This record gives sequence, C-alpha cells and structure tokens, in this order.
Amino acid sequence: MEKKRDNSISSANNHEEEDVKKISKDDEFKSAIAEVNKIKLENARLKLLLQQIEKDYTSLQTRFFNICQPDFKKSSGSPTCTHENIADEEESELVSLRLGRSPSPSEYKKVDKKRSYDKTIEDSPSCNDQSNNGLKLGLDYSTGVCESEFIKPSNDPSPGPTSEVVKTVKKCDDESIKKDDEVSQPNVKRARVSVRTKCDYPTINDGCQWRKYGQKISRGNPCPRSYYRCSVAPLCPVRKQVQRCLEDMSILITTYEGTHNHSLPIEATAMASTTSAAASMLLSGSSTSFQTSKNLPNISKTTPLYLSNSSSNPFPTITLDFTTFPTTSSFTSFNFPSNFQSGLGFLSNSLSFSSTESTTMPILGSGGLNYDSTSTLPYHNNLINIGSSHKQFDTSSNKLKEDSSQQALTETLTKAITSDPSFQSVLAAAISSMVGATKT
DNA sequence: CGGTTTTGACCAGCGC
DNA sequence: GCGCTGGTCAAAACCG
Ligand SMILES: [Zn+2]
Repeated sequence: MEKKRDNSISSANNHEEEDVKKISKDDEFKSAIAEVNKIKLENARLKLLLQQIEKDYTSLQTRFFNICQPDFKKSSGSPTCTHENIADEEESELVSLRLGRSPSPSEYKKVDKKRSYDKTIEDSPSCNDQSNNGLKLGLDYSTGVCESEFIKPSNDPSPGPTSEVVKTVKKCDDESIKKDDEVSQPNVKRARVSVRTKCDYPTINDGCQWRKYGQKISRGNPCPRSYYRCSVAPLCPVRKQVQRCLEDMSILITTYEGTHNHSLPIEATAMASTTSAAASMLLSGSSTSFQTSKNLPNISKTTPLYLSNSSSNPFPTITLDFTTFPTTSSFTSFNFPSNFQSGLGFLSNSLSFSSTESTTMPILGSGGLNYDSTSTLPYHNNLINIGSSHKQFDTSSNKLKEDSSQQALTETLTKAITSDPSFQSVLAAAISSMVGATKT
C-alpha cells in the first residue's frame, strides 16, 4: 500500500510534501493501533494468569481440606481417594469458597447453583456422596476418609467411645465399611474444637440441627454438660458438648467433634468451616502461637487469654475464644447482620494461637512459636482468641435477633480465621506438611 | 405421631 | 478389683 502510494507520489510531484506528511501520520496511527493491540493482548494474558492463580489458590485450599479429612486414612481406600479428590477438584471448589475468601462473582453463582442442587438431593444422604463432597466440613481428621468416604460415615475409626456409635449405626445398611479401620494408631483421636462464647442461652445456634443424647454433671463444675449429636443426617458422627464455664456462667463452651457427612444448611457452613479450619490448623501439627496485631493496633495483643483446663483432655483440642471482650452492651454497636466485613478487620486482628499446655504463660505477647513438645499431653491444645464483643442478649430480645447474631458469630469466626493472613500462612504450612506427610 | 429431651443405667478407661 | 469419671444408651416423657 505504501509502495503504491509512493508510486503515485513520485508520479505526482506537486503533491509530494502533503503526501509525506500524510504518510507519517498514517504510520503513527498504525503503530498506535499496534500498540493498543499489543496491550490488549498483554491484558488478556494477565487476566488469564490471574485466573490461573486464583484457580490454583482455590484448588490448593480445596486439596488441603481434602487431605485433612482423609489424612490419616489407613490403607483401605487411599489411592482411589486421592484420585477422586483431585478429580473432584471442581466440585470441591465449593469448600474453599465458603472459607471466607471472596470468590469472583461468577464463581459464586456457580456455587450457589450447585448448592441448591445439593439441597434438593440431600434427603438421601447415603447415596449422594458425590454431590456432598463439596459441602462436607468438619474437624475429624482421624477418621480420615476421603470425601467419598462419606458413604461410610459410620466408620468412625476411633476405638474409644466412637466404636459405640459404629455399633449402633450398624442398624443401617452398609456396615460393610464400618469396620474398615480399627485404627492402627489408637493415639489418633479426633480433633476437637471448642468455642467459647458469651451466651445466656443454653446453647448457641450454629445452624445445625442437634439432638441431645445425654447430660452429665462433670466433676468440679456444678453446671451440667450436655451432649448433642448432629441430627441433620441420621448417620452423621458429629457431636458437640455444651457446658457453662465454671468461672463465668455467662460463658458457654461448645466443643465440636467429628465431620459432617452430609450437606449442610447454609447457616451451618460457617461454624462447620470454622471448626474445620481450626481443627486443620491444630492437626497440621502447628502448635504455633501467633497473633496478628498488624492491621489493627487498636486491639492490642494483651487480650486476656482463656486457658482451657485441657490438661485433662486426651483429645487434641483447639479453643476459639470469643469472650475476650467484656460483655458491654455493645450488641447494638456491633452490628451482627450478615455483612460482617466492617467488623472483620478488627476481629481478625486479635486472632491468636497458643498452646494451652503452658497454662499461665504469656504466650500472647511473644507472637513467636510456642512449641511445647515436652508436655505430658499427647496433644497440644490450642487456643484461638478472637476478640469479639459478642454480646449477651437481653432475654427479652426476640429469638430472631439471637439467631442472626449467633449466626453472625459463626460467620465471624470463619472469616476471622480464614481471612486472616496468618491463617493463610498456617494453611500453607499445613498444606505442605500434610501433603508431605501423606505423600511419602 | 415423629422427633426431641430427660434421665437413670450402662460401659470403658484410669488411677489406686 | 474397686471406685471414680466421662461418655453413651435407651426408655419414657415431652412437644409441636
Ligand atoms: Zn452433621
């Protein structure tokens, strides 16, 4: 084209100057366009890259939780499980999306769709394991089964009291699996996550359905301890204990144990994922003591530590402490409704871990690693102290308020943990450690 | 009437 | 072996 133009130019002398000008302008334009195209391309490339990274991240997260559950899975099903886990990655995305990260809107949509689908088929928990995968959350690492394991929820490995459960569970169809593992290591018991909250009600509403199956007055505490079992699915092994704190009757200690083997109502995913995450941290072997005071200097490190009397507790236990802040009547100022984002910054700041074995140790300030390998306890009991102004409500306040607030509490827990950079680093560490442990 | 709570009995683990 | 304790079972009571 230029050549042609050149020719014409040479042939027509009088227009020479004009044409030259034109040409240079044309050139400029063209190069500009080329530049734009280039940038566009680059942009697209970066976008792709970003997507890839995001995907990697979620899949990593997913894998982490997948691994957490099968984890110490004994010989029985391992190889298949791993494969399935990986293959299921897409589905499993759900899990990670619910862990406090903010997914892209499109992803969210996908998830929602999927979730509703899950719900519709949720009635028959024993057959829809696949679809359940994404929703399975819990803190049971020893039962360790890949999500597909869920078919045999009854296979609770722990030799102890759980075997009882297994026994009773046999009434249901497939017991073929229930015995699959006599747990090679009796030591491996289930992780427990206990949550301390200020609550005047007999129990916190975590969104799950519970059936009370026992009550005991434990030694040294006049308040009875209540035992609950998840009644969402008949075979669900998840249990929780609820007890009032001896020192402060307004504090409710809820201890969760086990993994849900069914899809959860959306209100329950918060607590489930929270406890799951906490348990994962605990089980990842990181008895780290750290705290995050970076973002918010305001809420400083020296929030009171509540130390559990876990010294007598044979289970690995992690404690999420929600009672740090005095029970001012701050309920109103602390708006609980679902959008917790605003309160989050501050919440995530007082997230702290500590090994409760070192009872009166001022671990908090150190922020360092507090590894108590010399303890007599077989497990480290960790404590997460989440400074929250979670309020005890006026008994007159309506139930709705209570529900939403408690729901919000669980959400807060989840977000506080999962959104915290520290958690993410722990997660990363956990992933690497667990992957390393299971892969070798 | 089905699901949940209550509550005494039962059992396993542990220390002596 | 014995007693204590934590955890669970299961029948009866309760409830919507
Ligand atoms: Zn459940």
